[in-house]
Amino acid sequence: MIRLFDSVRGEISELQLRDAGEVSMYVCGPTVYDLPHLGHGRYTLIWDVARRWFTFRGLEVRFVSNITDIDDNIISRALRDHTSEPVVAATYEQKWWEAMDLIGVARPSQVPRATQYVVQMVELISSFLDDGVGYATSDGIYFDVSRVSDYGLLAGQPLDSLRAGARVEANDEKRSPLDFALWKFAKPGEPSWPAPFGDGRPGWHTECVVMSLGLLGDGFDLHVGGFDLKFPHHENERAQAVAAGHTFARHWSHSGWVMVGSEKMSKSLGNFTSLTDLVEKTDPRAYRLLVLRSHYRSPIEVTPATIGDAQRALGRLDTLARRFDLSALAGPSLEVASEFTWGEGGKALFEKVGGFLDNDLDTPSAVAALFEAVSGANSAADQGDDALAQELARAVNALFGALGLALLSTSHLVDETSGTLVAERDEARSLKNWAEADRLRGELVALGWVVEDSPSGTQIRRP
RNA sequence: GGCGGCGUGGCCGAGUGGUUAGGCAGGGGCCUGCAAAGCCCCGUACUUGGGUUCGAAUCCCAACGCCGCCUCCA
Repeated sequence: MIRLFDSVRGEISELQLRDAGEVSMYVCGPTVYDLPHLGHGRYTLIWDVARRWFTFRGLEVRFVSNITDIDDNIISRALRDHTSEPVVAATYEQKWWEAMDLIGVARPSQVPRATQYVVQMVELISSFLDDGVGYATSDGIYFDVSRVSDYGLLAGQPLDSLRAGARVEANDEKRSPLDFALWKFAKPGEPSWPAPFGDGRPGWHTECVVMSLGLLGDGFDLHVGGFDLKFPHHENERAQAVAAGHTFARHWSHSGWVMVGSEKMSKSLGNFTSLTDLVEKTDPRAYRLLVLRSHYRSPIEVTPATIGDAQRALGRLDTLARRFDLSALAGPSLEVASEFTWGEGGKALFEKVGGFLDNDLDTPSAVAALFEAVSGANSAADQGDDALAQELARAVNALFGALGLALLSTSHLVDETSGTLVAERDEARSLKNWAEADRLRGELVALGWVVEDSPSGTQIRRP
């Protein structure tokens, strides 16, 4: 049984699946007009972890995440860069996938692009116009939120209280400030699609509802995204689904943001660090570990200090991988628990960690338990209990793999010069010529190696 | 103004009323020729003020500070 915080109920509740053994989830993807930043990195990592865990648990996961390849931001970016919208979208979509690959986020099962669903969007909007739920203004077609009785469900407050606080918008043709654009009429030079109610382009909220329902169907299991999408984006998606007579997501969940100092990282504040920049400077796995060590609904701060902390903690895991010669798990492919042979100690760890993860994706507790098991494995090995040590180490490796974190035991390629120095040092040590041994160690360190003695002699690796 | 969240040891970060979270950094020890790695031990934290309770970081009330959503936003 998997439990997850539900944003509508406001409490942790059991994930009631539409079809037994199968999870259908939709993650609002990026609008591709700029490089992905740490905030994008965080939500993609979190939902990647959730997906991997569900899969590891033996569930069949249909994971749909869209690409918004037409919207106002893309249009202004194309203008700024003196190029076309399709070029902007293609360029930054590629950057997106490059970043996802670097941080080890598995590709979605399906990736719908908004421009491929315009026909269905036009149909939906037409039906809204027929029903009077949609209405035209001089610049587009809008959705009348008052027509959905429980509008405000995601916001957690009723329509009138939202309206009271709503800021005034420029467009006074709207019946309510909360009404949102289903369709924007094309201005000269803007990309547009034909529609009986006037050529133009779809609104963001309409894109997502059409793609999620179109691919996953009525009453799909789980709709997720960052907290800031809860309202109005998700509210408006749902409003359209309900108005069109569909059952929408059974469960909603939202992830916390990345903080910069005491502010939320966001495009509009301009205080973002690109994901590409981060992973160029540090091991991308450190970011995943940092994300795993805090709860997905809490804000996190990504600073040189916190990322360095994670980097060193990661070092401890890689040391385990070296000591036990573990081969890296986790990659583009997803792991399944039933394919492992756990052993008694490993099985106990799996159950403990699984208990945490099944309970609202409690990765901090899971990671803590895994680090305890790292000590357990090392300790067992120090005391000569190799069987237990191996079992624990393998289980740790498998479970981190299940969370998408690959432990690396890579013995870096040793060049001839360094190899000779190692051999000479071992020779010197066997002759108890400590001065010479230390001198040779110094040379290796100068070449950038970390030098460690082991029962089988000098071991070198890159830091 | 409405709604929601947060305030934990040097730092990060979990904590479901009572027993060690975990990591990083630091100190001591074991091991080691010396190191490194590993193992063991250590700091004894919970914004403030009340209250409930045999007992509260954990529940209630208040205060202070901080953040988010209500507008494009992951």
